[in-house]
Amino acid sequence: MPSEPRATNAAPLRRLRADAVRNRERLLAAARDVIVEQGADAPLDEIARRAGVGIATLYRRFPDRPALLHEVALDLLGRSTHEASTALAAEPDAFAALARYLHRALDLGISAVMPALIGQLRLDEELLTARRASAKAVEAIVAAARADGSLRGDVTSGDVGLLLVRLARPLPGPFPPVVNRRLAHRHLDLVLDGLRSRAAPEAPLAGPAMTFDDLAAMAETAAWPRDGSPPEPRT
Amino acid sequence: MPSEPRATNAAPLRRLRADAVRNRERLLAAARDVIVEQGADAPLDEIARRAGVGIATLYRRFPDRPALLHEVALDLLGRSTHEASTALAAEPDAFAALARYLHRALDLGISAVMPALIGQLRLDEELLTARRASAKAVEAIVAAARADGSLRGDVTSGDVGLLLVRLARPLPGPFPPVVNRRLAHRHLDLVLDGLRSRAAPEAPLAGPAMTFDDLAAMAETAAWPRDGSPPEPRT
DNA sequence: GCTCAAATGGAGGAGATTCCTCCGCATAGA
DNA sequence: TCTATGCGGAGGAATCTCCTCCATTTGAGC
Repeated sequence: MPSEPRATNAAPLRRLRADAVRNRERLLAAARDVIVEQGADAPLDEIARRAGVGIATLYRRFPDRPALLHEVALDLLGRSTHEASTALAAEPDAFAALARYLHRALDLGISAVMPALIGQLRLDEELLTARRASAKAVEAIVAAARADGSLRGDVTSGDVGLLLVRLARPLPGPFPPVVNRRLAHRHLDLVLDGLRSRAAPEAPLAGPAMTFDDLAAMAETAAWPRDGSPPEPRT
Repeated sequence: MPSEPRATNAAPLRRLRADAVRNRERLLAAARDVIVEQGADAPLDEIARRAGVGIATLYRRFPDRPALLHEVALDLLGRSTHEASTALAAEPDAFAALARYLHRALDLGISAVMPALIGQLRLDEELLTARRASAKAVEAIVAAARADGSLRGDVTSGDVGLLLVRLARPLPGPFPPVVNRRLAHRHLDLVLDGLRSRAAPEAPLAGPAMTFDDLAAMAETAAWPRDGSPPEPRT
């Protein structure tokens, strides 16, 4: 954790004043919330308002919308990677690690934010690297859980990712945030019970079985086979 | 099924010309799709375009946005009620009926449309009656499945409804509709396996246990206890 | 404390979106 | 054939969102 001038991006060369750093972080947090609630097209004025700063401050810190979204994504991917590797190291068995990671990821909000950013993000090397690291860490957990037989054999990493996307988006309706959070964790527990291997033989799952890589490729292309089968994985 | 001038609402007294009836149905279908994709605030121009009619035709058939939304909701609630009672009558056991209804409801899109309309609907007696009928029919299935022990004891009708809401919303990203549909059904199968009673004792579920009635009350109030527990059921 | 480069807020013009009426033309139905 | 009913889409009004500009405030080094 270097104390040198941050170089998160290529841009920020100058050292920021303390209040500017604080405002920058508030803006990132507000952006996360607003993107989850309103999508990637949310008015920037709203983000500034929610962060408690003027709109000019937002534009001073992030030259335009893509720059802001880029920083939000990088930040989240880093946290996700950290949670995933920690989970696998800290939990005694792989399924527990999977459950722990998913609950943490739910709180991070990554599975609500990242999908909303699809098609809006400038996919530069920095971002692709971060995404690869995060995907790899999560894949490791899924692979481990499958290897020790605790995860259903017909469940793919794509299923895990997409189910989390469904759980992470706040429910429409007047649920206060705390209720939404609790319901999401409750429903995650139910879903986890569906993911666990059972003694009785499983009925085969219908529908496309997608890997995590298929999902990553999705973020870059809109080309899908007509029949709805997963696209060819990239190499 | 009377052949008299339809009186779906209080308004349409005059018999519609054949092409007008056709356009009305196209508009309702397009409205369903667009509401699911873009929410209840979607531009009416887009709905008209998708239906293949001019914007004037939409305004001629539905005086304003609330009127259109009202008709969409009524239509869906009716279909849902029908599917629910059919399922319970036609399937040999209650869990199969539940599974069948949920798959059908997914295809209807009711759980994607109705939540998007919360707060936008004029809740008149006609609509409340339709909603009550639909809720009752679904509750009957859930109660039957719980009674015969096939549904987990700690799962409420609210859980079932909310899980379907999560599954019914199209995933963000460039999934073509057919893929979205298949993924939703696949994930519903996984969720159903989580809802089924298991031999092994279940870990207790955290989070608020809500009934279907709690959800209905939600559509009418934004008042929630501070601690995130479900609101008092109305009587 | 003093000083000043750095940071701040919010007004407001430009441009984009959306609503919804109006009116001349087309067509279903008898 | 005839006409009441229905149709499409242009376009003015109202609203929303972006993003710059500048007078004022503040952090931090001396």
